[in-house]
Amino acid sequence: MNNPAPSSDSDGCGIRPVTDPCDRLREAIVSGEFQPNERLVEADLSVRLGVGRTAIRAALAVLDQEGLIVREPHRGARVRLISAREAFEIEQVRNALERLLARSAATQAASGDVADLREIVAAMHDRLREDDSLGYMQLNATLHRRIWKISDNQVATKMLVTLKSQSIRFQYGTILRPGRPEQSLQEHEKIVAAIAAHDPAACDSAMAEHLGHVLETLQWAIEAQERERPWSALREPAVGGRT
Amino acid sequence: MNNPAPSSDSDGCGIRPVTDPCDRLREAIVSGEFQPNERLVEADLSVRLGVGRTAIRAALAVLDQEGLIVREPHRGARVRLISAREAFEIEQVRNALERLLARSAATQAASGDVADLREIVAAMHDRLREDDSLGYMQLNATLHRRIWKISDNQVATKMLVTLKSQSIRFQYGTILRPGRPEQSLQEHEKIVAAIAAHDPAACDSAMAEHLGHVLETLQWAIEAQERERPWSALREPAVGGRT
DNA sequence: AGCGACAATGTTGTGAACAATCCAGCCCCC
DNA sequence: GGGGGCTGGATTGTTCACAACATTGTCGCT
Repeated sequence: MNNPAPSSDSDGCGIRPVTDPCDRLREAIVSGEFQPNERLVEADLSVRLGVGRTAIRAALAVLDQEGLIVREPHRGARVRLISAREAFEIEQVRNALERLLARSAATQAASGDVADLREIVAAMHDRLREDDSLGYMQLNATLHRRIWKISDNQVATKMLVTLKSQSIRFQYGTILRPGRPEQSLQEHEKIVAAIAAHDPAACDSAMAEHLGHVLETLQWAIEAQERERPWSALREPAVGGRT
Repeated sequence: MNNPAPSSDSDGCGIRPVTDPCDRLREAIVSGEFQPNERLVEADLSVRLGVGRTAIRAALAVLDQEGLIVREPHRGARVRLISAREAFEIEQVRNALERLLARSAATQAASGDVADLREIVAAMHDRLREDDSLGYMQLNATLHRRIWKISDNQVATKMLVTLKSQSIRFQYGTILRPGRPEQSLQEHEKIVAAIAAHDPAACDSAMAEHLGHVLETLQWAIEAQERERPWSALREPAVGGRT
């Protein structure tokens, strides 16, 4: 019907084409627009996104499958709070899958692929020199995604995308560790070199080393967070949308 | 209590469908009750399962996320045909995840866990002696699931369950290779021994060797299938529900 | 005052009706 | 005879209203 409800797009975004409400909800969750454990009432989301409750319901089903929210039978949906333990599990799985893809990438990379990777690494150098941590993180993600694309394993790639969206909240802290970005960049260079040399074993070990350090850094970040707010694990926000 | 739903179970099935229609549909798909590429008409499924179309629609959304079916915008859902190439991708991912879990299992196994594993292996011996291939396959799956449970990584385990349901159609051929079951059993014994010895590295390599052979066998099975029916890749069944 | 039953409220789950869309067959015109 | 447009049936997408369920606040009883 007359979907352009006058108040629906009041939150700043202009003439967005009718994107999937599922994507919009996912974006809102991973960007932290909803607090962990916050209730997601279907009717509220319906008016907020300007779509029917059915679409919201379908989107919630997808997000539930992806592990971003939990749905209890007659009690609605809440954004899922990823525990530190689960973050470790996710990182371990990511570790295993990225190693697999790194091996495949090493065997399948074309010359153009290697050129792209080197370009990204060069850009990471620049970001690091300018102390642009956010830009560095983005390029980091770009580099990994580019490797995924080279490996050309769609099943694993899709899983990694899903995992990433789940653990995004923990990823932010890992860049804050002193000296970590420099070390990270060297590890990435090593990975790219192994891909350029078409050496799967070296690429595997390089990626393993890199992600092992990421795992350590993740643990450091979690411990730092717990040290700062030791009560956070006990707090049950329940920041219900009631205004 | 006896809620007034007089017309809902009119199709004579005395057993109330207490199970989730999503699970029933999944079961029907992985068990081969629906042909690949067969259209899944919502209304038909609705009467077949005795639930409303809304529930069917939700179930299809989940199954779509799991990759068991594909849904095109206004053209309905069909059971997804897994290509040989995708079966390889799935097997590679399974390989990576099972190795991860094998390592974890080696470090975390309690004595009771090891006893269970040895019991399963002994039962596999029996099935093999009796030429009970089906029973052997089931115990094979049981053994792997038991290892998953020991490793206690719920994220990876859930992924493996999903992958298994996707590639089940290809798993059947792998047992037919001559001499394969005997070799498989030895590999499993090696894995269990490594878990009992709490040796993650040995467990990793044993699982890698095992799954490498599984991958080879899968390739052999696919080639045999293609040799037998070289047209199967071209055939577009389209076994539409139109009676 | 403490506690259990009970109604009030809000939210999800479900089924039916309606609109939008696609597909196949058919007809008309060239 | 062949191709383009059209119409009818079938199927999906969406909305709506209502029932089922959980939570919460209230009232009466001990």
